[in-house]
Amino acid sequence: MSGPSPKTVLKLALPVPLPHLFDYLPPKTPAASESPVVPGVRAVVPFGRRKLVGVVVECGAPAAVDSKRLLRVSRILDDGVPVIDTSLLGLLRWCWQYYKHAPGEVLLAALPPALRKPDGLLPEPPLRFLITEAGREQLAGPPGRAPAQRAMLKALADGPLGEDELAATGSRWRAVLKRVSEQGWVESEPEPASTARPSGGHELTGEQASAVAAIREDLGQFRCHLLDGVTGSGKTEVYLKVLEQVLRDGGQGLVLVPEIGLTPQLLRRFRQRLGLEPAVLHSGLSAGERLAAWDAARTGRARLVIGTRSALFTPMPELGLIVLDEEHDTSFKQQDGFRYSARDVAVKRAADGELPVILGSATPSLESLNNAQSGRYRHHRLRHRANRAVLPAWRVLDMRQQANVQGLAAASVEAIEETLEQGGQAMVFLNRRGYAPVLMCQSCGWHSECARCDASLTWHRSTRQLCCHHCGSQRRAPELCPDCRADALFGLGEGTQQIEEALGRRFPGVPVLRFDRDSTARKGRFGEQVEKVMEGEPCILVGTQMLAKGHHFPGVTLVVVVNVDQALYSADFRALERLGQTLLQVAGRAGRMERPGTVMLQTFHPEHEALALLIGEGYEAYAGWLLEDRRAAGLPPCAFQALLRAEAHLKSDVETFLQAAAAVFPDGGCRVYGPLPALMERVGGRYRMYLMVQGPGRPELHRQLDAWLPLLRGLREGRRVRWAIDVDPQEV
DNA sequence: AGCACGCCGACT
DNA sequence: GTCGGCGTGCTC
Repeated sequence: MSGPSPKTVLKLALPVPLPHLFDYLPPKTPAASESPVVPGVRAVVPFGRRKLVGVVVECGAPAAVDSKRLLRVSRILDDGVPVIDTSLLGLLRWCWQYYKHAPGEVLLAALPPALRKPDGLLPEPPLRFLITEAGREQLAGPPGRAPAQRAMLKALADGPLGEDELAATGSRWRAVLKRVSEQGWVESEPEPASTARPSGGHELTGEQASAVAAIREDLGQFRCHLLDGVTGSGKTEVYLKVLEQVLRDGGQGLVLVPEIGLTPQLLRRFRQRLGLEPAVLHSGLSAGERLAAWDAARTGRARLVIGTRSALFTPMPELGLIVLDEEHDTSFKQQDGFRYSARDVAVKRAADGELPVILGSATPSLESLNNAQSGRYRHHRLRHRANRAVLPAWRVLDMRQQANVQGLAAASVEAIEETLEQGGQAMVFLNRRGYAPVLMCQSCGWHSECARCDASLTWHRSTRQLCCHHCGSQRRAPELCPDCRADALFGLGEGTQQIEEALGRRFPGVPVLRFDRDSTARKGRFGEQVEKVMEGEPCILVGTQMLAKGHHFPGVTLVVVVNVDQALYSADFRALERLGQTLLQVAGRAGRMERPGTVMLQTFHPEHEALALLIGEGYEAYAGWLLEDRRAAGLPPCAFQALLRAEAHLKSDVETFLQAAAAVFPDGGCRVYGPLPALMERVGGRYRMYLMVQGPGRPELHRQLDAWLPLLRGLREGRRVRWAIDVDPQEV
């Protein structure tokens, strides 16, 4: 007899925040006919004292734990049909290795919520119903005593219908359907895949046509195309033309848009132009709707999927193209839990699947521009406006020569007044997204800067400290301006809430509509306000980021941007990149062909190189200049970062842990900085801090992170804090 | 993350 | 005398 053979096991991903897969013995198979277990199937397993749904990732691997500890899989779900195909499984494995996140949480996040529970089942393939010859004869005969049956036959006489459509014929439709089926008047068949019937579309400009041709040439192989097109240049038409080809060739298309970009108008355009019903995936769906859309994509019935970030992980057996619109948008980066960049993973998915990916933007991220410059991406510029829209004119307002009320310059107020008098609408845009407060002098424009780092110091009002987010040095905030001795220091980025009230007082009788998360939280409120603006009556819009992304407001002919300086001197090295993107977006919201608008930028630093470049030479020159700066400073995308984030109720616990973590950081090409306080230092009563790891290349960074992680897990100090790794962080 | 076990305060 | 507070440890 041979010796004890090493146990081969199934390795499962389970929904627990632990960094490994779990080994199980295969299920007892009563019938010999039972198909073997394959990767990607769901299974129920005993785990501690509970039962969990997991996904089989590997079959037949040797056990990593003592065989005495092995338990047996309770049952395989979905009749052994894999819910995640091999290539998607490979992508998800890459994700948990790259982003250092628990495999189970990565994998289970890719499943619709309904399938994360043991009682959730794969939906039955939807049927459609057809009238038979006998049914037609019945319909042709005299009306009998069953009007509901007759109505259903009549509805089906024009062509087959799905369950949803039959449901519209009456509340007792199921019973009626059962009767007519039993009579042999109606039969069913599986719902076939939707087919595209493209129609319409504009004639392409030369730039559009050459982009379309270049991308079409790459169908069937991996290539990343950066579609860099100014507002109104017709990026969507390029997507549609390439999608048309992909669908015609029998492929599936996946379109990812930012959270705010998934509007009914966009869906209507895709539906009309491509002549098919897209499967839509976003966070607002019910569990059932989400499952249905996901399954339609997985089985190939849906040929086109449009969704937000998480739709990236939809199984699509015949995927032929990925489009990611507004690729610079920060909503593509998940900011909690499994912190992935949908943009980067989309490129990885395309590479694995040997298909092209289009990244579209009017203001591409420096990451993508860097990749275009180095030749990794193909760069398609659309510089001509397909719709002949006119961009607003820029005006820089020197705040040092201005009286100002609540941060609004006298000249801005005058311009608003003039706009309203002419029957126009004005927008006050508060640029305050995530920027840290900086101490600034009202009279000379001085701002707090780190002597060692060339970075702005953030002002922590409560502790009256100035803190450098690069080197961690701290010092006491001055009382008077160190340059001009004026008692005119103020926290840039504060007090913008009062602007709404100040405008209300100054312009009584003119509606002041506030757009921000707080004021539009109530369901439908945002839409109501948008409608009000669209009516066209003179009014003033006050708001943040939300105004930059959502709607085009043709009646708005004046935009005043306050707090530009906050980005000019931010501790966040991405602030200038975001500023350029935001300003161009805001400018694109306003004005119309016959009445171009004006964008006024309020600043204490009108001479700042960034503003001159952005306004004078445009985004590409601006971004090129920023990229040079990043290169010189050794910052992303010319360097690679990861954060160790930690939070706890006691600040000392966080600091102690991060210091211990820094102390065990392994040797290599990367350096560790910190501990540093997060820009939002206290959230929900918890102190948040981080360590930053930075190195010249991805391989070094990942080698050192992988060596570091087991040491971190062993730190006793880690038990009093919540911590996580954030690879390629977008903000601190 | 759950869910247990385990050892100290105010209560049916 | 118990019910229950959340510290600590484990889950293939």
